[in-house]
Amino acid sequence: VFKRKTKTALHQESLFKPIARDLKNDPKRIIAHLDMDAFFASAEERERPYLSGRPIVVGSDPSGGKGRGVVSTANYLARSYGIRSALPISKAWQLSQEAKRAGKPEAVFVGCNFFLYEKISSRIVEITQEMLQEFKADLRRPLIEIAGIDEFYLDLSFLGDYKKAERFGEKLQQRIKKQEKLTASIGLGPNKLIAKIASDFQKPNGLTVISPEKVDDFLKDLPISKIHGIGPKTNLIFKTQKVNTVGEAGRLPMDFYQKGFGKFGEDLYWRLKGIDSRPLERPTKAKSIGCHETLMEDTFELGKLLPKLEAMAVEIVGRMRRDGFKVFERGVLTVRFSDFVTKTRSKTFSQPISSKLELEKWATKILLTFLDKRENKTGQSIRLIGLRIEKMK
DNA sequence: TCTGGGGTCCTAGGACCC
DNA sequence: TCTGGGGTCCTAGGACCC
Repeated sequence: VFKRKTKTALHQESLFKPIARDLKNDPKRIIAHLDMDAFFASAEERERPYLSGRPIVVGSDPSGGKGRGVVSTANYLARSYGIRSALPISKAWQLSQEAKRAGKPEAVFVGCNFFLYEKISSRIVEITQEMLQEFKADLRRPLIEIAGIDEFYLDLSFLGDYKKAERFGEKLQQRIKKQEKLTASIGLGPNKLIAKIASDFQKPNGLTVISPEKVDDFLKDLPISKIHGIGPKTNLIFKTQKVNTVGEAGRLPMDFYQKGFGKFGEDLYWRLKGIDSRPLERPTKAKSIGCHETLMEDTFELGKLLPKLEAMAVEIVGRMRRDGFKVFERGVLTVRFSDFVTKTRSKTFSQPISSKLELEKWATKILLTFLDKRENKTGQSIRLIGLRIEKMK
């Protein structure tokens, strides 16, 4: 099997390099995916025992039902009210009020405390490292990938078989429960893709093992949106082909994927067959640092916008330095108008910038062009402003 | 129901160089 | 005067993930 023939590839060596990686899964590989259950909400519940047994919603300030944010995480009790991640916080508030009227306990709304979550997250990594050591893993190669604040991939291939890997997973769950008073779900499979879907399969506190011979059956009836990388837009493209499940997607030829999805297409074709050879990744340095904020109310007023920009510039340059960077070479300003149209303006500077003041000055200049009547034709007020830096050194 | 905040990666057109 | 093509960088926007 050769890489797709494109004009540009014709003279490149890569054309003649077979990519065996996608033909089948490595039979010796055993990958685990560990995913903390309702992480933020569980963490808050643990920290405040008086919350225990109550529906908890972590996210933006609901402001008595007028808040403009969304739910970050809801615990399982809150989920039984229909409250879940990404739901507008105002809607979550309504659902909680309805539950109250039905005689159920009102939900408790809590803001995010990333400092706490980071701390717990690194302790989970420590616990996992200790277990790997006890099981005599060769730690010279990376066996843990931190895929997010509450999820990790483990390479358990060294254990040799799924039975042992399953026992490792159970023991890890028990330790996390004992030491951190939190539950995690684990999925085991021949690659990252299957492990991740498996960890989600029996939440919370589940352990799902999908050995290579079970992969096809496991995937067959799953909705394709369960595949990492298939979001709402991609899902829609499949819908137009009357494809809903992973099994049905197998009908579509490679050609469909290559034409429709560009670089991602070929990977996707194989992933829908359960084949995935992505290695575990080591942590990398940040490629951008930024913040943005949805304002309490939409506004045109410079008096409200400029202080936000300054605060963001301070925050960003501070974080840049803490991360060990001295300068940056690119800035990006984002403005979202009240009609939700979002515009960005970016610039690669001819000289690297190190100061908060210069960043702020550039951002202000750009913001003014957005507020300029000629630019802002529809006269929309501003809902969100954001600032970020890239190409840090 | 009225849509957060932190990111990463990809695409596509245009400028510019050889 | 018309016409190449590869490569890289820049910018704006968008999909997706947690």
